[in-house]
Amino acid sequence: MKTELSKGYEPEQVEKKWFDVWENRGDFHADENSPKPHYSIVIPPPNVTGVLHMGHALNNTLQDILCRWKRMSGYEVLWMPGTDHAGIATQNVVEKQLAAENKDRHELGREAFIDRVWKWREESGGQIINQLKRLGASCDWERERFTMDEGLSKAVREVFVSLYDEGLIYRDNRLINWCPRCHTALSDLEVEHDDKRGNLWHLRYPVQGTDEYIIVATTRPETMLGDTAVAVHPEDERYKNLIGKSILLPLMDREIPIIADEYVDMEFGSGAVKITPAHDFNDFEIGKRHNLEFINVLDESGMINDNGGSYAGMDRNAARTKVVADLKSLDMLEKIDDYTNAVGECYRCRTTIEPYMSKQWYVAVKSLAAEAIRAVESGETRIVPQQWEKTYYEWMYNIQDWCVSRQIWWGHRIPAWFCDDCGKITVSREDVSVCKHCESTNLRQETDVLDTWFSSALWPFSTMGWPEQSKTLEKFYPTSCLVTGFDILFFWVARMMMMGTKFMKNVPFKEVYIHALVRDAHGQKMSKSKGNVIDPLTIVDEYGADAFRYTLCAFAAMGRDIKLSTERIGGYRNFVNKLWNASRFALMNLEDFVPAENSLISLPLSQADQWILNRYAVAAEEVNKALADYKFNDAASILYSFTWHEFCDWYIELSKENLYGDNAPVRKATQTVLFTVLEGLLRMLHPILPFVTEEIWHALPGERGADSIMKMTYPTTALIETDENVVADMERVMDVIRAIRNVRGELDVPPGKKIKVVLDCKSDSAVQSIQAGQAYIHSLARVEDLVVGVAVERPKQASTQVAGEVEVLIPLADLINVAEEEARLNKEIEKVQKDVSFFEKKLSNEKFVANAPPQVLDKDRAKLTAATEKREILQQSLKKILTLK
RNA sequence: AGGCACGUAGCUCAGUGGGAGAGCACUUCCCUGACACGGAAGGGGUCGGCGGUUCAAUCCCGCCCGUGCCUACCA
Repeated sequence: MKTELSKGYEPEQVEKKWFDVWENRGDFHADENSPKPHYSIVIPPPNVTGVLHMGHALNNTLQDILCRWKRMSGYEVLWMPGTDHAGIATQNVVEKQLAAENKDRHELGREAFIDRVWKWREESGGQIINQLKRLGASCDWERERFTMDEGLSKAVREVFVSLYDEGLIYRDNRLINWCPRCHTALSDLEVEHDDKRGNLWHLRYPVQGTDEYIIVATTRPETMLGDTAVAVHPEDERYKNLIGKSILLPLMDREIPIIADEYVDMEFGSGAVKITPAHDFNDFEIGKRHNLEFINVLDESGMINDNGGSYAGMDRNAARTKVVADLKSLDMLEKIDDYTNAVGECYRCRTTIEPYMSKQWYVAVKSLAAEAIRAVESGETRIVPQQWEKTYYEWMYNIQDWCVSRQIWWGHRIPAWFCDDCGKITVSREDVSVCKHCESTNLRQETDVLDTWFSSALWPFSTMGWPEQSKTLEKFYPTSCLVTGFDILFFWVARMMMMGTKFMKNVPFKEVYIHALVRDAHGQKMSKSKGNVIDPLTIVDEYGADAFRYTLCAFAAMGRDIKLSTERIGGYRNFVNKLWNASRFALMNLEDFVPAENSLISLPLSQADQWILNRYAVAAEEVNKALADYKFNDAASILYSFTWHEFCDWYIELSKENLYGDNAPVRKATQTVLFTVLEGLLRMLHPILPFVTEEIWHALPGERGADSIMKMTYPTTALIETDENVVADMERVMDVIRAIRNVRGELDVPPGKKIKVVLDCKSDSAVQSIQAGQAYIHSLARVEDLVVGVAVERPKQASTQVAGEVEVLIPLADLINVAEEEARLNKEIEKVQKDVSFFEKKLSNEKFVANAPPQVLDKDRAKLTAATEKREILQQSLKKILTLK
């Protein structure tokens, strides 16, 4: 199909058209039987509940750039897509729907509820997948997976049972993080700490048998209902005599001991601490050390239970208020201070977490972590940027056992059965109805499900068919690269490393590229509550997917934050439009052109042709290097400046001379170069700008057939060897053009006015290079009368500019204002004088001359000479000008 | 409390052991036959502060100030 380019680029239809073509034709499909080397990436599976946000846009754009680049570089590329069932998040969504119908999940019952979640998923889940497609994501969509798929669920069971059989999964009754709203345990990672302004309540606890008080401080006064001791430091002189005595716990009238424990900090507060072993992680440890009673005063919803005496049935917050009020009326409230401390919140619903005693399933991760550490230390997996390795190690070394059970319904149900007769547990890959210990049939399956991140941890191999030994695994595992944000380094990356090394005996990915997080233009995290969320699809609508992708690519290297501003996106929209129009220019001048193989050979290539071919080769080499090093921003800027500042600003302008001239072979040569460079440039840009490049590619002359540009090869090197001298000549001519333009600009010579220019050269070689390019000087600098030579006759009065070995003289007759020329010269002289002084000083430093490498010395000496000469010329010119006044 | 970053032009940020860069914004001129989402020419920075290493430091090292983030059980 052949397309014609409209006057301005219109992304909407172009994007829709090409994505459909690509997808329907199977252009993204990865063939596991391909003989080509493999390149594979698994997508960080977005939550089924998710809608596309900036983080996804960045993450997937970078992956797509890599995949398209590798695909064009001769690899068989698999980009594995899919979504995550997102246990708690998804359950919350459906529970909210139920709430709107005045129902709750318990009314429905487990099975009906799960059916409902599945139904929700069918109808409105996973919309994010279509949103990713609008960005151009070239995933192998035929392979789309879901963490609750049959296959992935099988993998989950296999892993769970294997770990259990090995003793690496166990059950224990401990203090865990409990979300009273989600009614489930959470792992330590799922608790987010946020500094909250609150109070520190100082309570008076009466010492039994005396009229003394011990003052204890707490941020959670309601927990005093479960106090079972007061602890002081063993060396604390203030309290030494009280150790072993007891307290009559106010409100509860319970006698609790005063104990000594080194955990207590004598400096803090009163130096005495109330101990609530069932509701505080520190107190839990102390409780175990001192054999204290563990009194749980909360229920699953965060209400005070029957252990809370008269407070039973109250919400924890109401109980706090009441406890404080009651203590005050008993004169047992010493004082209330303002206090800020970190409060743990549920990462899904923001409810304050309660430490809560309960029996949960754990993964013993020490041995898994050791292997995951080793894999990075050995270099089997490389983390980029490397600074993140330290963070990774730090966490792995201090890792705690992973609480994997959740008391929700949506997720992988733990494959464990409790026997009501012998009390033992049967864990099995297949559902069981008979206890394997006593053969009783009185079995109940565990109602808990697994942490969502348990199945995510298997993603790199479960999506490829494991535990079957699939061809996909054989071809594409380990994956080549994982692209992700640092916010899920522990949640996900670390756990995939543990599970991959454990079950595949091989790392899940060779490289991990960690990118920044996207924030708003002011550096604020985007959030609905702040109202500063920029919707990626709105951006795509307004600026086009390509411009948006280019922006993300150009921003990718920034430290931890990307401050996204719409102005920048607008800038890249302009860039896309520039490319579009440059292509239009080329096409207008290629109407009579037929591309041929090896067409550059034996053509009369002009100075400009050789120059752009040389620049093309440099850009091609550099962009490959940048992408190989994950320097996306470098790749973007290399291509930006090549496209705009070299190809458009210079080559296209220079080419007009040759295209419009009457020299047919030269015109043909220029057409060939224009075509070849543009065609290669489009291939270079395609990974970042897939849509616009595909559209233009199909408008190029020659037979494009049904093939996509993404099936072409990525440029890596020169199209043809160029003559360095000719390239240097072109640069010299360009310097002269710049010098003339500088004079014109500074002296306000009207753009339309043609001028006379004398170029007094220092050498014959300079003369030759300029003569070869004098037509360019005529057209680009608007010169009508050009004199070039060594020691040529100079105009009596002229504006003078120096471009390397060439003195650029513009007769004053053509100029408007002598005073302006004087000002311009003074400015130039001042500039060059700075250079002269700088190098004189440097070169007069004996130590520098003695120690610096010869190349540096030579370079600096040459610069001093050039600067000195330029200064002399300009000063003489200034003198002449002054005589005119 | 520990760890990790960051502090470069008005703004947002790249960058390197050898004379400071980009985009946007700004100034002047131009609707020149691809493009005003454009063209040409300019202005603007003691590269956070103080020391040290070096012939040479914006870059390496130390301290300080400021700003973010992550991890952590101080009631």
